[in-house]
Amino acid sequence: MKVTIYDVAKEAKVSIATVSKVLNQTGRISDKTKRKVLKVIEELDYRPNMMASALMGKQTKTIGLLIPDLANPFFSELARSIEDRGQELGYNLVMCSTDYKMEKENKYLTLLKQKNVDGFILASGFENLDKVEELIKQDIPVAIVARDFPMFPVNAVALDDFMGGYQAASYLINLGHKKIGVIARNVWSNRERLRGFKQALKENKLEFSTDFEFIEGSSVEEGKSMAHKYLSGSNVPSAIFACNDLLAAGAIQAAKENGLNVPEQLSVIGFDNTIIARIVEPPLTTIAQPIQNMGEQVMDLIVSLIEGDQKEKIRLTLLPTIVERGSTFKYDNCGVNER
Amino acid sequence: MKVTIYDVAKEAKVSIATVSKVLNQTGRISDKTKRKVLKVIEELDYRPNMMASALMGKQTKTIGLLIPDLANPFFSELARSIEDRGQELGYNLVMCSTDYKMEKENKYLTLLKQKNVDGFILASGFENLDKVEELIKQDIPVAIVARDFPMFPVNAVALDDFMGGYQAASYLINLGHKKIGVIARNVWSNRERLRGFKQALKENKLEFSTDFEFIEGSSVEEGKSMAHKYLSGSNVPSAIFACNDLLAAGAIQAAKENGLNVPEQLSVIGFDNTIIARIVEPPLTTIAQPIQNMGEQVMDLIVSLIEGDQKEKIRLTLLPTIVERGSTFKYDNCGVNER
DNA sequence: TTGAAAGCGGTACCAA
DNA sequence: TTGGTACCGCTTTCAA
Repeated sequence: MKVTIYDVAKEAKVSIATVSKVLNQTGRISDKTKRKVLKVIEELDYRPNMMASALMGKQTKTIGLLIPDLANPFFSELARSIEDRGQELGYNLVMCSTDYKMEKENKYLTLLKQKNVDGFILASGFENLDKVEELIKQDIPVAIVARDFPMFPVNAVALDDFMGGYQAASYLINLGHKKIGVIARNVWSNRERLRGFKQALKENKLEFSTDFEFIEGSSVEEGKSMAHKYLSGSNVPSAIFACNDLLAAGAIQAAKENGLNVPEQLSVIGFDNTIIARIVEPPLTTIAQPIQNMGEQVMDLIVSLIEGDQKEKIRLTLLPTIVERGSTFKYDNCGVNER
Repeated sequence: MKVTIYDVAKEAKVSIATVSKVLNQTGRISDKTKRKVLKVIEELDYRPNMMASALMGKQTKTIGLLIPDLANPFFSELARSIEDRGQELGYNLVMCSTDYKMEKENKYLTLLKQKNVDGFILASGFENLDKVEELIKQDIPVAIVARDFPMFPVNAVALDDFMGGYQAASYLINLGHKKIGVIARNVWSNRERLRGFKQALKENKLEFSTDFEFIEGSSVEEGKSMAHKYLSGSNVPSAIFACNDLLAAGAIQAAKENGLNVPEQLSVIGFDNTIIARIVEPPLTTIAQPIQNMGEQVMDLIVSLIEGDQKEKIRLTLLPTIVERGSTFKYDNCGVNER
């Protein structure tokens, strides 16, 4: 049988109240009994049952992490960084992939509430404002990561996606590109990146591709087929901005299938700077999200919400940085880029 | 305040015992009261507190997943497949990256025991026999995945790593390769793959590279530097077998840095068949683990352990399959592969 | 400084 | 068919 606080109390010849006090360092206990109790705890290898103390209103030291897809490198790297910080602070994570589906989000949310998680970290893709509002009303700590809700008072660690899109466009424009295709899906972060992208275009009096349309998923395959669309269009771009590294990898594959050299004949720029960016050939120039930092910050944020009495909402917006690798190239229309 | 079983009982004018019974479908309740209670539950949006019922010996519907590194594509894909099956069966996962460190494994193990998880799934890399034994003794359900303990009676879903190594070697030998370098780290699965590899070599009267040594990590960088070692050695191999896709990606990069064409001048074969294999250039020929199936099976296994009365240990060994892509090539020493 | 006892939110046995 | 109640393992007053 598992050893309980009663076993310890009996063995140490004190009451369970006393044991509880030395455990939680509350109340005043004489050094002598304290030592005695500690010794028995050691001997019996006693571990307090967290369910029981949670029932009495203590924390479960468990946080729910809702993420679109754990198998996506960006999210798995983010999850890992959140987990690392959590482990430093003594928290475990229940991870749930939502596949961007509202039903799954809702299901996990109610389920984890029943399990008394101390709070939720919601990663990008969460479009479920109502539920977030509900959580806040119910006084359950929530923090958003890699996603912003500008019009909504909620704690968040966000990336400046607008800036990221702007940087990508500016970089390509500086290289001389004038026709740039964009691959994006219809989620908030991508829309922001697109907005930033268009802003840079506008400032340079360039036109946005008429071939553009949102894609459905964010897999390599989707990226490839959208890139094919651009490359077979009437107005072939000299560069492509893909809203994540996976899509960029697809774009590179499409270029190859079309017999185009990357970067000489087609520049490709990605977003996220996951492991994918270092592995594709040529290595991907990409807009880097500070994944480690985001994970750390959001964990710190949620913990301060859980443990502290902090009342004002905090919104942290981190800036992307461009990482230059081999998938982008200077464009000029006199020879080098000839097809 | 959260609504409890008492609120429901009061509102429905019955006892909490009755409410509990309709909730758990135990005992016999008249249709009339059942409907009444159900209605109140609905109205109040009552959700039973799982901590409380866990205290009474019910399950927490939560399983601990210990995995070396969630940011590694193989493990994140595996975790995702486990999670998917878990969600179908009504279980959540607490995921913990152990970095192959025993201290972390132990820490997570005791922590999650305190949190009353219903069982543990331990993924590859877990070298901690004692602790596993302890879990079994304590009658805590455990299942191993992607890792075998041949000499140890424990429920497991394993891959036949020996066979995988054997397949890799056979495939390359069939292509005509005689000098093959191996990149592996000193963990069980890799040792098994190596053993299978050597077996095939032996059957073909070929010699194992004298340059071989285990590497420390399993990152792209490690793969690259080990490959460099081979390529700058006195007895340069015509093919490399890397014990995972990440290492294989590194080997491909090393080849390029040495001005070698993959696959014409150097064949590379990987292991796992993660997303990495589809993204590198050339796409990677690799020994595929049936990741989806492994995840599903191990979740089914642990759940049958938790819910069933199954007493005999089960060991499921799945077979790897080779996936041919573009990173391997026929070897003959008359021209094509000239350097 | 210590301990008795009242919960926390359920489950399940036993009576009614 | 229902309800009273002991109990799960711990926290937290309140008295002693």
